[in-house]
This record gives sequence, structure tokens and C-alpha cells, in this order.
Amino acid sequence: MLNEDIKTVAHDCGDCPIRHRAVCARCEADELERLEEIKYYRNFQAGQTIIWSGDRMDFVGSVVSGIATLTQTMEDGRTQMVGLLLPSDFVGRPGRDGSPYDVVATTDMVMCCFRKKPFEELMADTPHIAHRLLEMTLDELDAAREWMLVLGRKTAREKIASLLSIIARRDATLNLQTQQNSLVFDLPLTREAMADYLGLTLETVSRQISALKRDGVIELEGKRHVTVPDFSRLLDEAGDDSDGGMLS
Amino acid sequence: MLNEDIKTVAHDCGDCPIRHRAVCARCEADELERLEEIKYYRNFQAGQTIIWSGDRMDFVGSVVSGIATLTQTMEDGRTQMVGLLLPSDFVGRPGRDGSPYDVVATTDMVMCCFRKKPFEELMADTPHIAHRLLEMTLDELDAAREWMLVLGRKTAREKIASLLSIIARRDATLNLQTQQNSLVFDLPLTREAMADYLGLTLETVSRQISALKRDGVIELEGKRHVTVPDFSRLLDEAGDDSDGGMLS
DNA sequence: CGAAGCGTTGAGATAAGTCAATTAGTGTGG
DNA sequence: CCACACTAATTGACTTATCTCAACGCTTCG
Repeated sequence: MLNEDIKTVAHDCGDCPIRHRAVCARCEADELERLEEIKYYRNFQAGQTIIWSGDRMDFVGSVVSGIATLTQTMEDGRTQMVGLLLPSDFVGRPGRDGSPYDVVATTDMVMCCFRKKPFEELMADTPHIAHRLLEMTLDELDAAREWMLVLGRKTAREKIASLLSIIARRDATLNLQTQQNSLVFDLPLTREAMADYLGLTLETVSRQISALKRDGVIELEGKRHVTVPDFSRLLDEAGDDSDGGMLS
Repeated sequence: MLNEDIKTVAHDCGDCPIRHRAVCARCEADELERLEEIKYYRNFQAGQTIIWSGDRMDFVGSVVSGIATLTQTMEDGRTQMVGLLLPSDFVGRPGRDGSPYDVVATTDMVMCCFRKKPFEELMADTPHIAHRLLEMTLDELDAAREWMLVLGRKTAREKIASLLSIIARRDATLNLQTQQNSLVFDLPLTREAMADYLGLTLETVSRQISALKRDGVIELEGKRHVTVPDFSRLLDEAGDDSDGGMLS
């Protein structure tokens, strides 16, 4: 335990691809050691539900790779996606037993999990974790509020453009493959999932994507592969001001 | 209407009406002392803008009395309310210069402000403040996400019912005046502000309120004074499951 | 009184939803 | 290898909830 205790599948925090962005980003070496003691990895398959709304959770954790969604569902089946979890995002809420949302893997995923109780104790001891978690939570709150504007006030076309620009922006920061001005990425969501994110029907999503394609705002290859020839044009369609600082 | 005219002479934290709910709720006596050194009170009039979106903020603080709204506005004027600030709620974001939202007082307000720089230093020292702020931020995030469901998936009638039940619930916890099963409160928002909260037009808000009144879900005296004869009926109209635990 | 702010109500327009048919891609098994 | 089933996505025709535009009523206030 003192030495390099290499677990079967376990990665070393030093090599972790999300080391600098996740909840552990600010940890010192000794704090990382304590985290390593309570961490374990879990794999999920695309489509698998990670946490059911209302269920007791005995862990919290970080998304290492893959994508998950947070959704809320009404009794009659209407569902609203309330968050998209990308690599480095945090799952779970210290200090509360259950999740108010379903958490579902939309792609194959790897999560770095921490047993909840020890994690909470660790949080009380080490300000770096709590501080980073506060920072991340404030960011998520801002994102949620920005999404409220999308849901409450934007047209279907603007909603689609907003979603595409968010995905494009994320992909650009993760994969760093901007060629000139044009962006290329794969949609990680089905039309139905997009509809649930945007508060639309899947038919409307499909129609608006076709319209954006027809108008040359995007190019489609197959159903999922998207090229954005002019990102500022897309932002324009989203109703956001100028380029949002991304091309700077 | 008010029996006690709250003149905000309460400059001592010990007497503070929000002492047990605000960001300072968990503070020990010595921490409170340090807070008192950097705090000051500010009054705002109904309608006054407290912070403009994008402006530099040199303070953070707590709502002591009154109500404020957080709103986002698009270039063409469409606006979406993204939060409602009630007594004990926290304003501002440590670690960031500007607010992404307009913060506007909808009633006369008193705020307990802290100079931002010293507050941030204090936060680094005293885990109780940071911990409480994390807790409050997580609550706000949950509330924002619940609101995303309202904005994305509920009908106009359900939206109105949702808003009324939130206001009713808040009023019940603040004023503790539940008479049997029926709740009475005043709407703190104009029809237009409600529309901005709900992603509707003010005409639709007006029509749906009239409809709920016609159907006996609510009773109206004047434009603002609301009686809810049967709270579970209201929750039913909101599309939420049963009583949400409030009458327990 | 007249103006201004807030709210209600009506009539018609429209964006998005619903229902339904069709296509395309993918995997399965005889 | 071809039918078959199955899912994701597209597209069309029609319906509808909500918006838009407009008129009007009620208070408040100078």
C-alpha cells in the first residue's frame, strides 16, 4: 500500500487523462494518495443506467471517458435532460443519499468512483477538494442557467444551433483539432436525446437539422458526422453574441 | 399588512433574521466576528438594478429581506429569468469578477454585503463558510435543473401551477401560517415577470391564471392576493407527484 | 382630468406538436 | 446471401397550444 500498489485495472492518478480538470485537480500528492485508497474504476456500457432517480447512492465519482446524461421524467413519460456529463465532470452529491435524476451512459463509459462516506470525510479534511468541487458546481450552475434561456426563450432552430455549438466547442477543447475556421465532430446523441435536451420533439429536431443543412450552416455525412464550415455563422443562428471568445 | 415594520436596525449578526439559513449559518463566534468586520448593509428600492450583467462586482452578499431576480437577456430583448433570490440567498460568485446575469430588486430589499476580496480570503481560511456555500450552490443547482423540466416540458397551465406551488411552499416555510390545508400568499411578481420566469408571454400567463381561478384551483383577491384551497390539487395541476413532502 | 402602469380578454397567425408513411442502416438467422 | 426484423431518422399532412396584435378596464398619481 505504501509502494506503487498497482491494481489490476486501476490507473495511476499521475497518468489520468482528467487529472487536471476533475474534482481532484487541485490535490497535493498526499491528498491524492488518500484518494487513491478509496477509489475504484467502473465501466458502463452505452445505454446502461448508472443511477436511478431516487435510488440510494453509495459512491460519487468522475467521468473518465464517455458521455452520460442527467434526465428527469414526469409520470406520464415526458422527459427533460438536465445535464450532459463529459469527461472530468463530477457525479453525485456529497451530503445527500439519492440522486434526483436518472444518470444514463449514452456511450461506453469509464468512471473513477469514490466510496461516498470516506470521500465526505476526506472533503472535510482537505480544503482543496471542497474548493474545487465548489468551483465546478458554480460552473455547472451557470451552465444550467444558460440552458434555461435556451429552453425558455429560443426557437427550435436556435435551440439546435445552440446545442451544436456547445458540442462543437467542447470537442474543440478536448480534441484540439480545429482546421482553420471549420469544425468537425460526431453527434454523441440520438435525435430523441437531442429533443429531450432541447424540450422539442424528435421530428422537430430532425426538421431543423435538415433546414440548417439546406441553408449551408452545417454539412452532414451520415446521420451523426457534422461539419461546421463557419462557426460564427452557427453562433449567429444560436442567437448568441458573436463568437463567445472561442476563436480567440 | 406587516405587523412589524422591519427597519433593518439588525446590524448585529446575533439578531439577524437569516442567521441560520444564510452563507454564515455554520459560522462559529470567531468566524462571525471576522465577517462582521467586512460586512455592510445596503438598501435597494423596488425596480432598482443591483448588478448589471457583465459588470464588475466588488462585493458578494446575502439577501436579508425582499426579493430579487436573476435575468438573462438576448440582444433582441427576449429575457429569461434564471433565478429568484429570497431572504438568505447568496448573491455573487467568489472567484469571478462579473455576474453573467442582471440582478434586479423586485421589492424593496436589504442586503448584507461583504467586500469580495476579504471574503475570498476568509473563505480560504474558514471551511465553514466554503462548506455552507457549496451546500447552498448544490441546492441552487438542483432548483435550476428542476426548473429546466418546467421550461422544457410543461404546458402553460402546468408552468403557472408550478410557479404558484413554489411560491406557496416558500411562503409557508418563511411565514409558517398554514391554516389547515389552505395557503394564502401574495404574488411577488408582475405578470410580465412571471412570464419571463416561465418562458411564456404575459398574455398567456394572464389567461392561465384566469383559467385556474375559473376552475377553482386558486382564488384571487385583487391581482396579487392568492388563496389555494387545496394544495395537493395545485400540485396535481403542476404535474408533480403528490404533495412533495411539504404537508408532512 | 389625463397619463401611465398593470392586467384582462378577444381574434387571428404561426411555430411546434401529432400522427403516419417511408427510407436507410444494421444485425440475425434460415 | 437474402429475407426479416428492428431501430434511427426523415418527411408530409394536419392539429393545436401559444404567440401576436389590439382593444379595453382598473388604479394610481401628478
